[in-house]
Amino acid sequence: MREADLQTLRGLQLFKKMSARQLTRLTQPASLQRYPQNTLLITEGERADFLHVLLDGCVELFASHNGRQTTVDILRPTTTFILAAVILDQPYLKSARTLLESRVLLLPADAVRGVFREDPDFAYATIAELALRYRSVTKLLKDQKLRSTPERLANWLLKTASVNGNTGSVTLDFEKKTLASLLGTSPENLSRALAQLEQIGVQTSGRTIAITDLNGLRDYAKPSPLIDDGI
Amino acid sequence: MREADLQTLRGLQLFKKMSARQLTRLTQPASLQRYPQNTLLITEGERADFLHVLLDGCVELFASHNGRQTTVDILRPTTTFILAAVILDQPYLKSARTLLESRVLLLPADAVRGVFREDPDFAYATIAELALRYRSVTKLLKDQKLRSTPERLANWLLKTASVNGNTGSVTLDFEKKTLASLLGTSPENLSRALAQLEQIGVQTSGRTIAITDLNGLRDYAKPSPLIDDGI
DNA sequence: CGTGCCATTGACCATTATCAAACGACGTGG
DNA sequence: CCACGTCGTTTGATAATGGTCAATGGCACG
Repeated sequence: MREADLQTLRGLQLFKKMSARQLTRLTQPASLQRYPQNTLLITEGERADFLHVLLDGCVELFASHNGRQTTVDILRPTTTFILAAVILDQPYLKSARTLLESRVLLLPADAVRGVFREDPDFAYATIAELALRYRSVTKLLKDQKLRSTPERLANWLLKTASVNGNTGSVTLDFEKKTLASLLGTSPENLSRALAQLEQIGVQTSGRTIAITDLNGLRDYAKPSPLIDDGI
Repeated sequence: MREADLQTLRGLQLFKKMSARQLTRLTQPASLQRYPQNTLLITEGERADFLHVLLDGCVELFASHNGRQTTVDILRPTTTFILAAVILDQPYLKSARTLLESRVLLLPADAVRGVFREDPDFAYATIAELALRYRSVTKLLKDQKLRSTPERLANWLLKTASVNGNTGSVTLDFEKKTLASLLGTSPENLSRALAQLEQIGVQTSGRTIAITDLNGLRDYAKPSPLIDDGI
């Protein structure tokens, strides 16, 4: 494992206070993988063998049932994923695939469970991490149940533009149908929602979406710290 | 605090392995409250001052936004609620009200945070609790995004009938509009969904819903351990 | 025996999904 | 370098689903 990746790992709240010895216990049996775009990393229902850490690229979490499929989240570096399944030693509830070429660190699940039984700091960090994620999913559920499709889109645009430094435009690095699925709608409907937002200054051209009237969009979207994170 | 209530508390995974001393540290400053039906216990957005424990009765967790309102969960004894907000010392994401006369134990948030910094067993129990809850919300989100209203209703009936001992009938002890909101639909639509399920042997009469063809209902609902807990 | 609230039903409207077709970008192979 | 095919996106038409409004019925409570 490269020194730079170790530093990246250290940058995560989850590993920040862990002793060097314990961290080695995790990383020594870990394997660093490089996956091409569109690679299935995890299949829901299977046993959780590894805690995954996304170091580079982009990963989609999705779920399938009865012929339907929906995107639950789109992950960016650096973040762990499927922590809960690893902790409980239970089947994944979500599948994962790369949306871009990605580098992923695989930490064996039993090592993770072993370490946090011995390292209280890691246990507390885990608590904070899980609590944050719990709140994030709760927010996704509220977003889904309390907003219409165009509203979800508008808020997603605000959040994404803000993460990307508020240049006033968002450029997708994955397909629109994935965004549609994340928003809980169909690709056709996403097109229509984008067309609808043109009235308030959202201009779409291919994968680039320009926000010409941020305040207008905000008025429409009505973002809330109780639903959206990181506005 | 009554001895019986202490025993009830001990019955929860969260408090099972806690030392008597630490438990006292939690329960000594706690207050036991009795609330009539339809009492607002918590308002979303407010600071989390207490970890709540539902000892008796029934509590609805709901969220509001922009004139809309939705039920997120309906709780039964014995369970804690809003653990994540307490741990992170952040605002509640959900409001809570009693649906029946209820008894609720209020554990001061700072005491909870204090105890788990000193009691590793409590920390581990918290991890397990949060991981389980995280998975539960994830399941709610999947339910919402991957199923139609009648499907959600059918699965809710299966789960509820199973919890109630599989007598083949479910009797609501709260209003149908609350169930509608939990399922993410309107009261009118719930009526129609129930009417639709009559074709597969679901007979509604007031607040009692009889399941005459369990296998037929299961065929229709297609429950999955990756979406529904406790089938 | 009213009064009020919940549940149901019907009619209507809005939203969203689905199907089909056309368009456009992109890459391959002639 | 262009023709062609593929695939994602868009657009239009249509259907299904769900929401809203209004009216009615039923039930509990005063």
